[in-house]
Amino acid sequence: MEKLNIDKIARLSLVSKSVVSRVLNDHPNVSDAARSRVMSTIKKYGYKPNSTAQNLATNRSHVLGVLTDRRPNNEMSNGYWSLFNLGLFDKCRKEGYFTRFTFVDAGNLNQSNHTLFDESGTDGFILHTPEVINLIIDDLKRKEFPVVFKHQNSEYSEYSSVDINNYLGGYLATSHLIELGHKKISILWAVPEVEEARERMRGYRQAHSDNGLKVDESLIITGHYSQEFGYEAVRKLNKLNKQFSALFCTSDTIAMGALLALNEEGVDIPGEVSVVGFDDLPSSGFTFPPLTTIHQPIYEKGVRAAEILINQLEKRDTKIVHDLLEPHLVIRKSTGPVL
Amino acid sequence: MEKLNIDKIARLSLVSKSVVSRVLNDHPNVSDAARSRVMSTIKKYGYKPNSTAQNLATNRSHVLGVLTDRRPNNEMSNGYWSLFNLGLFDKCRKEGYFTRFTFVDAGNLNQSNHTLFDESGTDGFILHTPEVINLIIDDLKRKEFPVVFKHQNSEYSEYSSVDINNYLGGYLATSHLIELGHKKISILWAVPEVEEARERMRGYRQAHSDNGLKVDESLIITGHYSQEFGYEAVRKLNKLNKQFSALFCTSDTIAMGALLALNEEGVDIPGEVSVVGFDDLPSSGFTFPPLTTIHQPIYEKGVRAAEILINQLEKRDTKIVHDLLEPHLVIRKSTGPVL
DNA sequence: TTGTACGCGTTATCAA
DNA sequence: TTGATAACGCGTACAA
Repeated sequence: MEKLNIDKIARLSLVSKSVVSRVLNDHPNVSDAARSRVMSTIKKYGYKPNSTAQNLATNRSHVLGVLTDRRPNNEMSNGYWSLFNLGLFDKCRKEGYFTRFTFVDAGNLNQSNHTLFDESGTDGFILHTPEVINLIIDDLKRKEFPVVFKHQNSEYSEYSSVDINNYLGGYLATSHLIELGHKKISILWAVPEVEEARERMRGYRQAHSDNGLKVDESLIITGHYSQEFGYEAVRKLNKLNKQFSALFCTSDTIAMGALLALNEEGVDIPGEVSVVGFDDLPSSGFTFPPLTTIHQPIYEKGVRAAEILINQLEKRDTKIVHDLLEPHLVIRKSTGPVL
Repeated sequence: MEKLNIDKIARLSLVSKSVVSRVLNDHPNVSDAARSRVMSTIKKYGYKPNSTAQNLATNRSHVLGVLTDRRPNNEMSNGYWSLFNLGLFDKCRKEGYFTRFTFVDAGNLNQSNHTLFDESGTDGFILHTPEVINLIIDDLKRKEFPVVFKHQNSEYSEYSSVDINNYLGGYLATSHLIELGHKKISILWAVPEVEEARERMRGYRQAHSDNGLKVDESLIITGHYSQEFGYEAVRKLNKLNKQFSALFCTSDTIAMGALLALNEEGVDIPGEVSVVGFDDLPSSGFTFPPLTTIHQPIYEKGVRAAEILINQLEKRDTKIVHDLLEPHLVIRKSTGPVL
């Protein structure tokens, strides 16, 4: 099995390699005769151009880099990350791009910035998590690398970004509970350093004030996005003998932990306590009871992030955008009226 | 910001580019003086070699291809896929490799084989799912591409593979239930076409016969790996008025669906029915009740798959292996003695 | 120990 | 419409 290359194909087709290259790249100015000869030998020998050589010659790799921090396994396997990446992959596949992941140890930041991204093997970057941005953004800027943020981040409005309307999500979740008659609504939220979290909180507060309700600050519990936090938070609330008839968990994982703590204590859901989550992970329809939650289009976020970056790379649309996709409420069985 | 390349660095260091190349690749036969001059200009200008050019020159890409079929989003985001990939990524990162995903539409197989993998951009392949193997294996074989299977597959014993001991997993799960006194154990399993599933079933049967029990064939329900199946299967069993005191679900997702159906009907778990799952997904500690299940080292499977392939590529260890990692039982709260 | 020259497989320029 | 020929940036015999 001899190696095929453009020269061999050219010789076998009785043309020069320039012609083969033109045929390969759909260039005009190729005679029909030549084209069909080339096409048939390509087909006959199953020739495919060497993509590495193409990349070198064109200075384009058709690879999108994804830069994300390496969270613990359980945080990266709750479905959110997968869904986003599936959106990325699908869009990339359609457009002829590949995806390359680079992880940053957020705890261990002594990696040289230079080693974080491979300029020659990547056409642009999707910055997955707010934590990594400060690390890397100067380098990327200096090298004029196309970049899309996966989170809203008003500090860097000069870069395109995709997110959902987190404020609206928080507002919808809280309003739903208020409409059901709840007045004592505890919020279990996480990582207030991040704009996403603050926006959800803002929605929570706004829904209260729009309905003439005052937020009970002692019902605000801060933690991180995990089942453990939800579980512990509920136990803490109960230990402190806090009165609440509803729980707004700012992620479905938090809600799962809360649900377990409630169920274990024999609390009737939603009879005694209503619970609303955030994300609408694929498994959230199968918690007990099935979780009322804010659906966010995670997959679509991935698609859109890839789309924006590719549009930029292909010079189809190079203007900066700050997309905020719409979340919506999904009512299942974990919320009900105050009795 | 002018473009840096090996020639410029050479000129600035007052050596030829051969010397720079040798320094870059840790070759011997470079004088200390030259080496330090080169190193300092590299550092000074922040030079990094162009990886595309390196790939072209060495005919190595340091990219592992992962070929997997494109299942529905919810199936690919239950945590299993993420965990496996995290193992892959971590190992690859350590060894200086990247990962490239290629998806196959298992339903829509008219893609030309030739388009499925990019030989020039990939050093070897991990075949993720049994469904894609037949499609592609001839091509890979003909081109002598290094390949590792992510499933045990005795039809292709000429290729290395990684899996868990699925037989043992089925055996452990069933034995646990039998030890608790259960005699009517329903099994909810999926995709019997795949060796993995048949092995788990074999363990289920063997545990019965080792304990002098006969399998009630009417308690064997066949479906697919999903919460929906688990949910429907339980309802079906109840509608048919089947007697069973325990459920062996061959995946945690199936178990979650089963749990919901049981909970909704007010069945006490494990008082009336015990449930054991398979996989030990990160969320399985937070179902209600927390799920007793067979833990399989998914992340480690990813690590090992990458390791085997990289060992082959680096010629460190080229012999064919068929690894079967050990699963083990994790007892939580969804199983208990027969009352 | 160093440097020259060529090869890797493409694309792109420019003359024919 | 075609075909030399020169990049692209690096690795590596081979000669010095």
